Amino acid sequence: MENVENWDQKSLINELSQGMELAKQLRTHLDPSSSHQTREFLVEKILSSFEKAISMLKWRPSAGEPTVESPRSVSGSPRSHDSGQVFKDQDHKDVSKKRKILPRWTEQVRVCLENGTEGPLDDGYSWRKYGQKDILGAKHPRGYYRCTHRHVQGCLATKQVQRSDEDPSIFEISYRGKHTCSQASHLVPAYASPRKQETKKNTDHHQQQQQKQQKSQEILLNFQTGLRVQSDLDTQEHTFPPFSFPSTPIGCIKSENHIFSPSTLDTSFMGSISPSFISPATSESNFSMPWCQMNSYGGGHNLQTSESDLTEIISATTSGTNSPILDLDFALDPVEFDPNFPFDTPGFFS
DNA sequence: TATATTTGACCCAG
DNA sequence: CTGGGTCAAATATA
Repeated sequence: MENVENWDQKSLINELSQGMELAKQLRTHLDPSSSHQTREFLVEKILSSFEKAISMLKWRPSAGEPTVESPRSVSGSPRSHDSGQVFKDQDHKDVSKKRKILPRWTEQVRVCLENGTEGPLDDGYSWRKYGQKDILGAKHPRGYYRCTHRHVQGCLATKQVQRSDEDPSIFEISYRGKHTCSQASHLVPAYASPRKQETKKNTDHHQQQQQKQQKSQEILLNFQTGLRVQSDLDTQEHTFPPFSFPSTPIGCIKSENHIFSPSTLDTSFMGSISPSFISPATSESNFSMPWCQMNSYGGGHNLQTSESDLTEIISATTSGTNSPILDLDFALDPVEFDPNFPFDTPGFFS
């Protein structure tokens, strides 16, 4: 156990000093002669480093007993019409874990659309909106979507879509859960978004109405050509020009659900970061997560949410001893694994 | 008519 | 108690 801590600490220090190094590099790039892309990239890396370091710190306390805290007896929901059945099939058995343990991996995708075409992209699945909430501190409400086939096929996949405070053209989409439904449309991810987010507030939403009709196909077409994976981000440090994406018509998408630092990632690892929200059962994971570099949006408020979520997830994954079925999926997912994480820890995979 | 969205209320974790 | 997530009745849309 102490080995683990040592190891952990080492990589933590390593990560922090890496961040410092990157910051130094950034300083040298501050003069206007160097491209701003370089700077942005460095910022990205710095953020990743610190993010990762923070996550490491978060893991530590959870090393011993990551998940079982307040059992919070699930004995009968106070709600008359028990709507908690969704979770109940997860915490089957007497293992009265927190309900929150429900495998919830969150993927943060940022979508920015350069033209006014509003609309978070869809990943080829059919989503159904089941709620919308005003989030404290956020200007725009957050939309809650679940898989259309939830009741039919028990697909627990959900996603949250929130528009960025500053840039209305940026949507942050958090995916959670995996699709267990057999919807085959994800071969050709349809980027459509028949959502009118803040329509109701302004009564004049005539154009949005028609927008939501036509944009689907256009966006679909555009995106199909503009897709690109964020592979081997780390090796791109000196090769920015090829890094830029060839004609991404709609704008850009950025996936940054991963805490691990690009600087320590080997390309093979990154290569495996295919979108994990695609059902592993239908392993046609040729949907490449589009990605693009944009103004350093990685930091800020959303940093905490993603990191806390990931901590949760990681702990859930780590405690995979008696993991339910869905946890198995996650174990297969490389997304939330960190190359620096002590896999050799006895009992990590047990 | 069937399906999807809206929206206020409810539940739960922190 | 508060804020975030979910439910479900009402409403809108195809």
